[in-house]
Amino acid sequence: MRIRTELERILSAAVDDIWGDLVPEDFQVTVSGSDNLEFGDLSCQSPLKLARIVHDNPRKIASMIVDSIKKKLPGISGISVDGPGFINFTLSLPYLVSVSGMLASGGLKSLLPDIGNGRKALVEYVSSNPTGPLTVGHCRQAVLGESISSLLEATGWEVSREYYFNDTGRQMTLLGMSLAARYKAVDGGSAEIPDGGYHGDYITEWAHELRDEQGSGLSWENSSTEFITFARERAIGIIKSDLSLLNIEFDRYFAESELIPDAVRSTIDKLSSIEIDGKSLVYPDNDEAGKLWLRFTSLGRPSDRVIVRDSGMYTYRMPDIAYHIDKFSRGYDLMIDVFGADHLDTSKDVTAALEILLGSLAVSDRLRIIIHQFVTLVREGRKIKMSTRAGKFVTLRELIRDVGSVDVTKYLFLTRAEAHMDFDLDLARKESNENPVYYVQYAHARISGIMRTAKDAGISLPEEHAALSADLLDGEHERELMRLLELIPSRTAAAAEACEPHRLTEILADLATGFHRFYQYKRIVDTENPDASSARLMLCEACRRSISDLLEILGIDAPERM
RNA sequence: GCGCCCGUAGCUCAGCUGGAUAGAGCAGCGGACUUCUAAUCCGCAGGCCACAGGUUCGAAUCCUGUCGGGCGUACCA
Repeated sequence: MRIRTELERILSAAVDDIWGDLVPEDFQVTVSGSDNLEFGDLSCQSPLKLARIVHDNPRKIASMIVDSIKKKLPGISGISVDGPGFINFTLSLPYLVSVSGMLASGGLKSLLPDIGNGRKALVEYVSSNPTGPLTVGHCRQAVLGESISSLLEATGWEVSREYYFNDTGRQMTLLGMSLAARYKAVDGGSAEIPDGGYHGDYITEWAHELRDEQGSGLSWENSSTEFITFARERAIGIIKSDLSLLNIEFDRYFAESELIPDAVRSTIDKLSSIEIDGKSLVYPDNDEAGKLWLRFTSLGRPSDRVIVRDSGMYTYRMPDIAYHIDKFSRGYDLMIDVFGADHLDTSKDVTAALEILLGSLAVSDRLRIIIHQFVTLVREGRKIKMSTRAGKFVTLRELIRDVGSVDVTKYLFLTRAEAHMDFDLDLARKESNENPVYYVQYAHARISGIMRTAKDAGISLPEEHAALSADLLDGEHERELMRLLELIPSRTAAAAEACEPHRLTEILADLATGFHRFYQYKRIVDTENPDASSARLMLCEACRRSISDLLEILGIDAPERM
């Protein structure tokens, strides 16, 4: 990791020396890992970009830069100018060995940059309202949010995980009414579930439980709060137990009803006091008294929205804005919202309102919204339409049962957030058996086995990797593996900064392939050559720890035996 | 209609934020177990990166348009 920034610094100084003011201040010299071994380990493509700026041949530029570097570069054993004007670097064997040694002894975290540096981050995800069990759609969000949280933690952030839910709106009323209807039916009464109400079987189960606890004396007319509260608590209980299947625990469940009583009111007041082009941001409805609109069009949004209905109830945008104000007031340096694609419009409105209230810089610096696309479920070759209200949906619980493994379920859902995902339930089980996650876990189990064998043979890891002679690891297979290991920290850090945990699955697959190949070609434990065995064991341990550290970030088990 | 996202191997997906011959896994074909776990390894085959233009030394990646698909366009959250 450090070697890249060091090289960038040295190259950048060279560019300054040669061209000086010709090159703009903000020009960045970049060094990245090469795709192909024949181009060295690290590569700099800046000469190609410089060509346009200083109007010269890129190859010549590259050569000029290389020639100007007199000092021997640390950790580098070779520099060349290749292709149209790339500068390629070869990492030295001692450097590679030392990186592997650090991974083996200190694990991945010892080499990850401290990006957060103890700063506080809040990640909000799932945030499904308590109206029933979590569905397949929430699964994607849960996996995404949780792994982003862990990734931030791994790079030095102090992370809080938060689940926000609305428990005061019309949906909760409908849920309570639906429960009341089912409750009435328990004793043979006629039950009409209201329009837009909930039809899931779980409501019927709750009705029986409520009947057992409270007898039959309740009715919607005399105890609506009772029904709503009961349903709310049951729903939250189900959600928490669904999340625990994925080993997810939130630091806080934040209910809308917990917002300080006048938080929403005072946010409206603040918005009302703002005028843009002589017009107040909040304005009353022409026809219906008490109804208020927010002039989102003045904030660059496509249309104005109702924020308070004539009944006096807020529409969902309003508490969301107040909730975010609350988050900002709690002093987080970074706030991440993970939402489904259906929230795109709302979240843009919320952001626009926050920018006018808190300043656009404060918002863009600290708030990051990650929108993931939906999961399309396929069964028997056909797409399944889901509806929580109608009680037609595949739950998270069913999904995990169908797939047959929590680890596989997580792995399957770790894909690029902005891409749509087709999930074929019929293939799930089959894919489960051949899932790449086992390939990675097997590498870990295999190495664990080698460790056991080594222990029995009396061979142990080198005491001090710095003292290890690099010559013991000068084979091409060793080098290939160490090169892969060297790339892990920077790849992981890049995934963290992009908030793209799915990239870790790629790193893991590369690492597992690298190890399996190495294993194929090299006998690790060889009692005839204890020193070389010990050195190779160090490489295995570097792989093992890297795999288990990466899997841990993804919340996936790293088994010692399979 | 308008806004956002997606379209890469038969299937599921990567492609490091413009670079050097487009990558995995599964499925297909052919090889490798007296040796630390064959849930593995090696090889073959498979692609006009939806389509058409543009930007430049250079495009799967950026821009415009077209065609497909998803989501939104609620006084539901």
